Amino acid sequence: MLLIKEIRERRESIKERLRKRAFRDTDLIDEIINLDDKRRKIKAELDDLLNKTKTRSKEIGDLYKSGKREEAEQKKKEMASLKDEVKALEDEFRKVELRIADTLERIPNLPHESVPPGTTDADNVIVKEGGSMPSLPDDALTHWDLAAKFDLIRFEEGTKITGSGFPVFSGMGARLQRALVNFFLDRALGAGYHEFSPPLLVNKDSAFATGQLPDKDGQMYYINEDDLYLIPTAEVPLTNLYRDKLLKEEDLPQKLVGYTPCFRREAGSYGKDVRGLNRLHQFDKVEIVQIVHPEKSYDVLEKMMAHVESLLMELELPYRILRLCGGDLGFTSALTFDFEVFSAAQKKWLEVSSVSNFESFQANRLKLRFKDRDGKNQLLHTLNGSALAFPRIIAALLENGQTKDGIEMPAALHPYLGFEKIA
RNA sequence: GGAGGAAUGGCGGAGUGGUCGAACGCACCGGUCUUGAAAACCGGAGACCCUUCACGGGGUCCGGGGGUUCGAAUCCCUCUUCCUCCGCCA
Repeated sequence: MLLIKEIRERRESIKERLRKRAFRDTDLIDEIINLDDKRRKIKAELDDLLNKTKTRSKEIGDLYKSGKREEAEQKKKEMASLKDEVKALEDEFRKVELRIADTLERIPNLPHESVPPGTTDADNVIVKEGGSMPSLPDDALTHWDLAAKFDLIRFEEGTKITGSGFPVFSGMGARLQRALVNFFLDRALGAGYHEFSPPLLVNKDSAFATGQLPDKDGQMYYINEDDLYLIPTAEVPLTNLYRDKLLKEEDLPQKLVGYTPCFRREAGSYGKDVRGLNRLHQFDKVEIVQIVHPEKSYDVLEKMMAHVESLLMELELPYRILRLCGGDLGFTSALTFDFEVFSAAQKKWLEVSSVSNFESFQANRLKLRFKDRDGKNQLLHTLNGSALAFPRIIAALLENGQTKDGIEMPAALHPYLGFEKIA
């Protein structure tokens, strides 16, 4: 959430930056300022009234003490109308505040200056490519064919017991998944992250604080009976560990990692893009989160990217890194880099990680601050990244590693798998 | 699910109708002492909002919401969470 103070101070430049991310309702900025003017005016009147009632009641107390009952009774009568006025103003004040909050919540984060212009993923900018492309024969199998051939993933049975987008991993497929959990977590621990195993359901406050609500309402699975949401990413519970916290500067940075399943309704996605493991309702992911000093967040973003990149190199997958354009940026993000791997039989780039700096946008909602050297409370910066999301990694590993006599696994996974080849 | 108890500042913890933004301790900041540090001593210091160029002034906040009262951290209702006991289940 943006700060009203900044909106007031930089009205036009904020509108300009919002346009860069293809946000059309820039009128909301003017609306907020108007409402805030109104709020301040009411606040001044209200404070004045409250001040009066406070003084009066002290006077009444004093009168009683000095035995002047008559005068006290008289003053009490006068208070009645004051109280009505206070009540009316308070109602008005609350209404304006609610409208401000409502409007403010719908405004996305401001894009960082390095965010390229553009409206769709076609405008994302490739900043780096790495790894080497496998050379597969023309009759190379897609991962869903390989999955069937070696009994690694049972899509139909998942559809039967739950629905489409809920695959069942089987045999070496299940073992591969388990190996990836440990591989990714171990690498994160090696990089100094603290491991958490958080709840998979969160309440409204948590979903709001990281920005899934109100923006992604309808994309999360919702348990009506208990008013809880299934997490779309471990980002939500992990970051919310720090909701309503006041940290000390020496506690920074906080580095967290968690492995969780993720649940996404993916309402509105159909067609060939959702084939096989390409897009699922439930998938596994290891997520890294950092809570950092505001001056350090862009350095940390680079470190997190380097971490993600190192994972892809160890997995020996061809990858590329994209700087997301304004129109493709998530609601809460100031700058995001996507990592894609090439799935060689589908001949497709698949997104496997998204590393973002949210600056103070989430921290503002979380009320996550630290006491700086001057003793002032300042918002922290939050960042996160997938390290990594499993299904598309598995798709690429299967397709790219296929040979005449089985599927070769990268050496880094051998100790975790207990085998070197799927056959 | 039933019965009882509790929720106070960064943390711990007093406070049962006005003199309470709230004792005290820890942590924190400044100073004295010390070669330096620690200890000791002295002093400072909550968050948020409005207003002011500034000094300052005003308001709100004692888990959330509502109520009683001239006046609420304190009394009442309600919700949430935690603790104890009982029941149920893994």
